[in-house]
Amino acid sequence: MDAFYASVEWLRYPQLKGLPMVIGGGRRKEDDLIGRLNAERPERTWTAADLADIPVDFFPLLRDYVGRGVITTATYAARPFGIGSAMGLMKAARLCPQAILLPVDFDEYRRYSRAFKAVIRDIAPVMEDRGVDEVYIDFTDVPGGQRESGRVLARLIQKSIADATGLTCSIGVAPNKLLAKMASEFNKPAGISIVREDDLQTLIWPLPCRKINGIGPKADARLQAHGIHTIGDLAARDQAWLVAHFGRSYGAWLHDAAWGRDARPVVTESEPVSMSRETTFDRDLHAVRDRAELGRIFTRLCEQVAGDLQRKGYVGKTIGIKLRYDDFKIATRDQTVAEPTADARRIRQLAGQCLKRVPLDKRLRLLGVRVGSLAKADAVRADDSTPHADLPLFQQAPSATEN
DNA sequence: TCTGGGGTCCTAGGACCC
DNA sequence: TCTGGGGTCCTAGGACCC
Repeated sequence: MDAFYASVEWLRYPQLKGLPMVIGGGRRKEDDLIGRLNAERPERTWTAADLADIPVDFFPLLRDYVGRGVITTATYAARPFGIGSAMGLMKAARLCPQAILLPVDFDEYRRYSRAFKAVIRDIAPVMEDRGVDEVYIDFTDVPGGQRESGRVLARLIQKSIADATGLTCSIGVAPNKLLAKMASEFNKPAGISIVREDDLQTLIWPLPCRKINGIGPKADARLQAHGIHTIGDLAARDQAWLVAHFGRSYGAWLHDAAWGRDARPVVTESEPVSMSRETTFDRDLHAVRDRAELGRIFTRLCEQVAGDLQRKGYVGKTIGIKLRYDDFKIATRDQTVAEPTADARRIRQLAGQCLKRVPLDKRLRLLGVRVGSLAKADAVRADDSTPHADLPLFQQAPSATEN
């Protein structure tokens, strides 16, 4: 199988090109920027179509941010300051106070996400959705997909996405998903990289282990402790040694990954496993002293997750909660019931029972509500209408011959 | 003045069944 | 008195990803 891994980049404000800028933080909507413009620069009427005309000095700066947000993404000009995704904004403000800070607008990202994926599916229908800005593509059967090792098709996809959406994207082409993902990072932004099987030693082995999708900070620290820093170091270890130190499953996977082996297919469709809503409070809350406020937030989370389920047509039978304490420790509790639900009051009731099973002596920083073991709502209703569907075989209703 | 929100998958122990 | 093995489901925690 040959795979593309494509991820998109996107800059909505051409006037910010080359400037350090981060997106992230609080609950403000992008509309606020337009509203503020109309209030403070009334010489014209500003709309969402005028984003490119917003003066650079009008954008809010990172140094003025107060709160608990993190960076969702940062421009390449911001990264030399040590700024990157998932970093706390307060910390980022110390590293680069002059950076421009934009609020996240997930509704807008989802619109662009749908658009760029539709373009890709038109060209190469075997596409796996990996989130808002990333996809895998199996182009084995796409006409012309093998020309110049896939470079021709990759260019076509880039141009089609740019024409339809104005977005740029980087693309990696390789014999499998694992290598395609790594290849896509070689030439960012807006580049195309091709990694062949023969390139393993020269292009992949010098990379740090963290570049493998699936080796995170914990596994990397353990590998480092054994003197394993690069993927080449990892490949040099016996599989048996890796299995002995990292477990049968993970150890064997580490060995395969280091040797560029990955047989996972590109998965075009999948059902959701769970849906959840969670929120980090502006200040840590106490279960007793802030009971009323916590109760309101809890109810809202249940209503939100119920709304998500209903809108997407799912019900679930495992209802759970998640707490993050002020010391950042996490506790979860869940409960499975016979009758799947998408009802806010029922979810609130079951989640409330979970809440009673968890320690509430420490201050809370985050509260979440989750519904899992999902099924399609219409499929569940169809089951209900099937007579005796839940009767065990040995308890069937008496047959006519026994009368 | 560190550290969001929405997910998936894996592990491991216990209950329970055959 | 000592003590099977499957298998599935449930629960809690944790690693990891975008």
